[in-house]
Amino acid sequence: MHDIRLIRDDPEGFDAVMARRGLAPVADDILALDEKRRELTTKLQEAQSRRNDASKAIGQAMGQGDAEKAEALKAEVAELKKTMPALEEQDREIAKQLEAAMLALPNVLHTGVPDGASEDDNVYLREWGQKPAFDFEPQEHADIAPALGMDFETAAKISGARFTFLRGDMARLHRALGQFMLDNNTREHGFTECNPPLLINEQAGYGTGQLPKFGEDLFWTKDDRILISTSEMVLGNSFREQLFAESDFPMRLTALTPCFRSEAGSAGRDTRGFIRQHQFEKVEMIVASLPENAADELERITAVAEGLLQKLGLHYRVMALCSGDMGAAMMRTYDLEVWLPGQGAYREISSCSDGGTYQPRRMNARYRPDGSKKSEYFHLLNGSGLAVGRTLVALIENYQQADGSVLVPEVLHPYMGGVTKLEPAA
RNA sequence: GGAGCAGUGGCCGAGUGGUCGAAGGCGCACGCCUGGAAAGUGUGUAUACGGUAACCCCGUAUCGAGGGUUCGAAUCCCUCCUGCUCCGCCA
Repeated sequence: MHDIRLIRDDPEGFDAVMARRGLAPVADDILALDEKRRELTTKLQEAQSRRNDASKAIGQAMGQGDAEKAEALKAEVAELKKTMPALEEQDREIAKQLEAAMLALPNVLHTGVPDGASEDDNVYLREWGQKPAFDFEPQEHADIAPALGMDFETAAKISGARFTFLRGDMARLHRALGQFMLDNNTREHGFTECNPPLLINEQAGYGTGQLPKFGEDLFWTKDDRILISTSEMVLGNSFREQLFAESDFPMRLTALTPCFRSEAGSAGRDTRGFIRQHQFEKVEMIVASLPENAADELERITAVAEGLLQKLGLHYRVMALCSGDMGAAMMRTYDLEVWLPGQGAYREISSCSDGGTYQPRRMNARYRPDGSKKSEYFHLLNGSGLAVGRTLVALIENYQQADGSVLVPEVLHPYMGGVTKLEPAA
């Protein structure tokens, strides 16, 4: 959501930003609606003003016992009121159109975002570690994991494609990963652990920007609730409709939750394995930050996510998303891509973003700067730390042995109850 | 699921048809007092949109949300949402 004044003041500049996202110009249409609305509103308000004056006069006339005068005024107002419903109706209609148009607009871009049309244009920033060396041909996780307790077939029977049933030590390793990440974020980086609802109402979907445009990517319940596609949706909206003090910041939340995505637009993509699921777990980090600290906070959450990969000994690279690949609600994003030797590819495992004031505006979440009378919008940042399912995939592919077993990284041993290796079933 | 009660400003809380954008308190801001602070004391203190370039000023709207009655609604009526209490059911 944008301040309409941003568009009024610099329509060309606004369209230029939209163009960087590969979108057609919108400012003209928006401003036409805006102008129409202001015109109608002014007319309506003038009528209301006259009505209010007359009503006040009626009250006074009646107070003075001048019934005749009161009746005359009443007749006058009745006449005036004949024109008001139509104005109200038009005003409401235009306001609705304008709001719908505004809600559909994506965020502006941070000046540092590189230009580009697709993920191929994302910019390499740095990397950590190196690709592990194998004295055998490393396998894809989808080939070796079934023998280790990753059961695609059973899940397909009872739920369908893109669901997975984990068993035994595989399930435990998955759980260990989530616990490890959560502990890391809360104990070492000052995040508050949260256990939020997984079902949210439609309004909250608008708050974080999944709605109105991406409703088909979500699972909906019959009573019109949404299964969260990321805990960003709940943690972010936890600030909704509140006014904070400057001293409240920064507010850092983290949660381990399942995430549900219909993957409507990705038919045929990553259909094998555990990479792209309808249901997966993710540890999310959300930071509410003062605008002036947001750039530092983005580096900070990125560093937390990187630290997790480093502790797990997984080679990764950091990419700056280009203008054409950036999520609609974000103004700047870094992706962490982990190396998967079985696939011979880097895959996204964390996405860390500064969303600016876009979401707080949509959810009316503000703060009052010290000594200021006026409230302002703060920044919301989010980052995965990390996608648990994909981290499990990365462990399997990076720590696989020639015999089909998988070593458990040392940092997870405390969570594994003595298990240091996943062994294939005979 | 049934019954009852309630939702007012940053927070608490008064207010059942006109002079209410709303008493009072807390908090906050500024001043006085003080060596400095606390206490005390004085003043100020909702938001959005529009008129405007403007945080002065003017108008409109907002007392959970949406409708309705009325010349006029925080106040009356209807629907919905949320919370609390009791009952039922239940992990």
